[in-house]
Amino acid sequence: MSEKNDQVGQIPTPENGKEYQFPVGMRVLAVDDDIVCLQKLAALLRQFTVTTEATKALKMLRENKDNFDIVITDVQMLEMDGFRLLEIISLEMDIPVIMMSSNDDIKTVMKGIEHGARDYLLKPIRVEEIKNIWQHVIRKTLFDPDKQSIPKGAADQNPKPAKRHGERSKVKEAQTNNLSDDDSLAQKRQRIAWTRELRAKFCDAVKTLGVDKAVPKKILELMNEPGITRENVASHLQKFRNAMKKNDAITIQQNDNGVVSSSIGGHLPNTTILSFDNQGPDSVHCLDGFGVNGHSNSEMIQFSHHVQNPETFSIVSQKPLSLPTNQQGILQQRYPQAPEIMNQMWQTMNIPRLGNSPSHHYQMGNLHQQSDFNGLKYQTFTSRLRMVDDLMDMDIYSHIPSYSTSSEPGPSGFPLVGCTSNSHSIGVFLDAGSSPSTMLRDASTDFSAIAQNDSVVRPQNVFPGQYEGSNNVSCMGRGGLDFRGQITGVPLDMQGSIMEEFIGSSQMKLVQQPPEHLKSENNLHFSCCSSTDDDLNAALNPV
DNA sequence: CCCTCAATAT
DNA sequence: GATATTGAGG
Repeated sequence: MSEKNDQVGQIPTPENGKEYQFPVGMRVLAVDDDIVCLQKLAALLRQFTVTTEATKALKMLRENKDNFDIVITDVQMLEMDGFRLLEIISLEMDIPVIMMSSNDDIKTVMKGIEHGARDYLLKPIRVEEIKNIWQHVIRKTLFDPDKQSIPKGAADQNPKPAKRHGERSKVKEAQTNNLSDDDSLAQKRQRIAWTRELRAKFCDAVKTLGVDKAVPKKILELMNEPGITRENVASHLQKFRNAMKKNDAITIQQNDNGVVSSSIGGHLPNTTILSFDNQGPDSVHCLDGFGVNGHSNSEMIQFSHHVQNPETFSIVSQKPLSLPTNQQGILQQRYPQAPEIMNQMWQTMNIPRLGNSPSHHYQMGNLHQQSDFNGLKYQTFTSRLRMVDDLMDMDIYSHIPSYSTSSEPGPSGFPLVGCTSNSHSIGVFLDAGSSPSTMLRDASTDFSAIAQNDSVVRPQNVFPGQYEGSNNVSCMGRGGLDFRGQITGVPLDMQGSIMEEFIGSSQMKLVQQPPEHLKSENNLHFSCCSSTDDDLNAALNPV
């Protein structure tokens, strides 16, 4: 991008617009939460600083107000709108502020001018709009050498009411209708933005109060955030509850072959873990009863799919769905220690629980397309962690000891835990969004053991989990706990030995790299595993 | 006064 | 379209 303008330009460039260059040496701070606008604007400037957040802008200004000659800010921004920014700037420092907006509503423009904007530029900003703003800087140094107090008369000839806030901007002109909207800055409540920090505070407050005891006023107290009203909290709480309700009302649907279609709602007293496979009687595994007493209320779902279409399901149900009792037996045999391990994991991670709600459901959902690679059937799912994101992106992850390695966390701040899995656990990957991802544990030895148990010889050059007569499903997902401490989307079907890896240390560590034969021979790309189809496809498909 | 829910506004 | 704000009703 930046080419052809590293010239020296003097202040004015009075020629034919073509050669225009923004005055060198004029330091502009541009604020716009629309990154595109910001880029466009920046293209017209020379020495500039940009930010999408008014608060950041403010911070920069406060840290060194001499770093900038002029501020250009958008009017409409989320966390703090341009007027507010303008107000604060004119209150605290003496830097000309120019507003820009695509809104040419006269009242809005007036509002800007009234509160001290030196100019009001209409988007889209072009050279024509921007080329002369230097005048404001010059004017300031001419008339306003150090202090302030532009002679009142000056205000006439030029839009420049640069108002010290002390006088409350009672300059009224267009006061034909001095409704609620004049004094706007003082009166109209600022639309607050629920930043990540605020959400975290909110969430903490709800936690400590207990999810059912949390009411706006108390939350507000606990949050101890000046500038936030009870109404704000109430609103947020409303959203919070809606999200929760939505989360608890789970739909089971399958859009093909009319297999399952039901819809169930409500909280559940205990836990169900389900994994799926598409072949054989051994295909469904449920772990249930992680609640206090093991399994008072079994919830099981048989999920058999022979479809090639995306489907959505969840494993939360009120009533047992079909699962032959003999398979329950198998389940118990296979994972006898699972509930205990889960509990240990819970404790190790030191998850604060909300109220007295027991740990209940474990869920995953959104099965995606079933795919096939070299005979290895795999399927991705989007775990219900997405629902956590829906819940105001609440930072449930912060309660989990960082078990990321050195790499960056995933988009939610939580390292992605990927799990290739089948009815026998194969491996657990820790992916932090970088490549190569690390394999927590190579479970191929587990596989061997299992294969022996199953009297299956695993040929060479096959994937773990793939062996004659049983191409197993692989899936990847993210795991974590939601804000209530419920486990969501943890890699399914993990065998005890692997779970122990989780709980063995609060800090998950790289155990070893993927075995070479997996890396090379099969063109497996371990570089990417997340919960999306694309990522999994990237991981499993040869280039 | 405070909480919720639903309508309305942004 | 999401979500923040406003307002009515309990």
